[in-house]
Amino acid sequence: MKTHNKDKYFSENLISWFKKNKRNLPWRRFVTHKNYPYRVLVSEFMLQQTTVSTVIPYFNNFLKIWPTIKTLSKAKIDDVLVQWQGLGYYSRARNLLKTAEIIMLKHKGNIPRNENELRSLPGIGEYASAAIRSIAFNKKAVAVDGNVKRVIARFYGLTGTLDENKKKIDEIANRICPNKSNRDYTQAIMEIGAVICKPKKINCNVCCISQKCTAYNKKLVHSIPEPKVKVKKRKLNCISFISIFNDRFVLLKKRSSEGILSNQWELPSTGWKAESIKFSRKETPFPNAHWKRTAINFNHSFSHMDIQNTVYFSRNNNKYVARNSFNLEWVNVDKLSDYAVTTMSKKTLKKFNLIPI
DNA sequence: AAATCGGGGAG
DNA sequence: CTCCCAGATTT
Repeated sequence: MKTHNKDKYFSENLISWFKKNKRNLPWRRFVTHKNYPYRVLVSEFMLQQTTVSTVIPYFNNFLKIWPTIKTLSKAKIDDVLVQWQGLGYYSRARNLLKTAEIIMLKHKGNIPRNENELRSLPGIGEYASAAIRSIAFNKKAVAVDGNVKRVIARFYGLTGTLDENKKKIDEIANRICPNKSNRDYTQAIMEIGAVICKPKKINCNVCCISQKCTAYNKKLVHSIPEPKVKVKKRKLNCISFISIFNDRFVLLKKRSSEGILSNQWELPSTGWKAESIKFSRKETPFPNAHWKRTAINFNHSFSHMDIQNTVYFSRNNNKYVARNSFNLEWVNVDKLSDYAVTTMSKKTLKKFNLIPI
């Protein structure tokens, strides 16, 4: 494959920019330590569809509890979910634990450097495999994330959405990937997307490759890429039930092991329904208790649905759970941090002043 | 190819 | 409010 002059300008300027600035770049600063491959592995799971600033506290906390692949491999999934709560995309937590177990069992605790072995691990796809190979092991591997797609689309002037240009972007990304300094190059192209060539507030004035950037020269930086076609969100309704015993215990229910937010704890509820829901005491955990509608009524938004959550409250005199006691548990409010609680229920409990944060 | 899977921060 | 983030997996 013929190397274009523009390609060489792109990779060489990026690497040089990265070397000069890497100490001040956010990702580099938080992940660079000893035990590097493990840290890269964990960070690549956490960073999927999640910004660096969101990840950093979770990452630091996670590494404090499970500093090595070996310690993580012996963890319980419920404990991992507790640490992951609030971060979203919880299958990542399940897959990270499974991956750690497999690496201990089949790879003697060494994180694989081989593409096929990495790809076979749960939760590691095309991007993460390449990111780990290049960043952790300095191998030539082409990691194409959202940043890379945007930077390439602009620099090469690819009009349209990133999805429409997927094939073209992959071709270019492979063509321009340098044969050396791959660890620096992979971080450079992602970092420039994260701090310079951002979706908005683009800093072309300090960009090291703007001179040959097609979007910049054609004044298209704000129209490339075109926004992706958005999916219509489902609107769902939910009534949640706060039951308090002895001013100390709140009734929680563990969600099923299947589907969204699986195995997490939440306030008992009617479930999420498309139709509007009328309060019925028969649906509550205590049909004979005195239920009162609270002022708590808020929207909780997911990427593909909106939940309108209304909250009812009752105080209970005993711990007897009359209905559907399967997976129900009275939890001391001081012990809530031991449970992986859904963000919607945490928001509810916070609005009810049961938990500080 | 399209849907699922979360939540937060920026603007 | 809208958009999008160091994506992977299932349908």
